[in-house]
Amino acid sequence: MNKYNLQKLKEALEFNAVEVIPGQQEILDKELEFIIEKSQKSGEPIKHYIGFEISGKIHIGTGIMSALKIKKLQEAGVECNIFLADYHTWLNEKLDGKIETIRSVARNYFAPVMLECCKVVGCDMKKLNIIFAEDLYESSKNGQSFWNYDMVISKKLSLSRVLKSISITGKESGGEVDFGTLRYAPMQVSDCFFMGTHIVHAGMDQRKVHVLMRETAPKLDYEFTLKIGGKPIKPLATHHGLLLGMKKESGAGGEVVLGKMSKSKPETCVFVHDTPQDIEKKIKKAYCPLVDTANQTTEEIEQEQKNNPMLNWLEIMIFPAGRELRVIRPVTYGGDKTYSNYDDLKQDYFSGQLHPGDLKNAIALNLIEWFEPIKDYIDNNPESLKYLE
RNA sequence: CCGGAGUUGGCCGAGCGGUCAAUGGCACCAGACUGUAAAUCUGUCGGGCUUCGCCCUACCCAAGUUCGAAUCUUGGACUCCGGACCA
Repeated sequence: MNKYNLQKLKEALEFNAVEVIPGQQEILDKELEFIIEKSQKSGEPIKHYIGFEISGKIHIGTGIMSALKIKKLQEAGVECNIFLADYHTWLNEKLDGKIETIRSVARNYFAPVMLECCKVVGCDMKKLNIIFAEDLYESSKNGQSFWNYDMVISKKLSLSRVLKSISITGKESGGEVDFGTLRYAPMQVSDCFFMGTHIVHAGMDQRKVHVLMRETAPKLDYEFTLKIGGKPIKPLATHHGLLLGMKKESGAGGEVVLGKMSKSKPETCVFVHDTPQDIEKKIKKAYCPLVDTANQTTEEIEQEQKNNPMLNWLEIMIFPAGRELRVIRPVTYGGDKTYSNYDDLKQDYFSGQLHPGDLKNAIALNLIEWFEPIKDYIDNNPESLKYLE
């Protein structure tokens, strides 16, 4: 009998309600309860997957944020799968554009490093699976190949719906798109149904495709559609939050705007295997304004809070991961102090009790300690970075 | 298929035969200022030097015209944009 923690599962799926089908919490709750019931009755596990393109070095927004979500889902009782999408990567012409290179990086870098990320956040490694697209696409399901699924599913997708969802590939919709790129979204939908995953997971930027998956499910014949315990269902979606980048970008009206982390701009993000020196250096340069409670309105302060990458990381990554933040500073600045939740920290930060400089040092130290095993892995396997430098 | 436009340094973008290693903007890097960062100011900003100067490699690729080409000619590659065809 599979055991599930409904509350944890609901928490883990909260973005589904907010972003994918807003305002329909009851429907989602019903779907979720139905899935749990059928799973328990049939013994078939609820399966999750998160797909990654093998496009470059893994930053904390990818590695840690998705690992935290995986941990939560595992704790709720879900079977989690990491899917390495080499074909999708190939379509997007990442790395040197060669499928052999992409596959090599997937096996020698991406898979082991993602596993290290999951390990440092405390996932149950025995229950975590890695699925390589090259293996998956060679396999068959009930006598049907992946490409059979893809064909059947593509027939159910309209060109305009596919076009709408291509922003996820990193290309701007509206510009010229080659036909191959249009294959991307249909393949993602096929991935979901072919693997038979009931919970699909990605960064929030991919929710359009998740909607596409949900829309497609009822259109498919029983043989191909998503089922649990023999009953057809729509996949549920979940998204991890996006971490703010560390550098200010000039916004339209001159206001402070911070982009999300982007591996194409190394100065905006910390890679999970950065050296301690790199982490210190990057964090030292992060945007982090001193709060002036005397001269700023509450609204302005709230705005700054939203635009502060350091606070953002603490709020959605460091504290939710169950980590404490040790601030080490001279007595003249207040002496050492340890925070175990975001509210306490926020309180001190916005009342001026905690200086940005001290906060940064604490975060840098925290991350360095946290990611040490990942760094060790890279140090012991330097060849894994081949093709990525 | 026919016709037009374009390809410049990390990016955008000037230059249209010598004075161009190539204006300008952005980014990056260094320094000043702040107990962090940001903002602001200064310098740097293809590479190497024996650094008031010199050398090398550079303006999509190849060949050519010139004393001399990023700038002209020819061919090639790629990108964009029109039009035609639609029995």
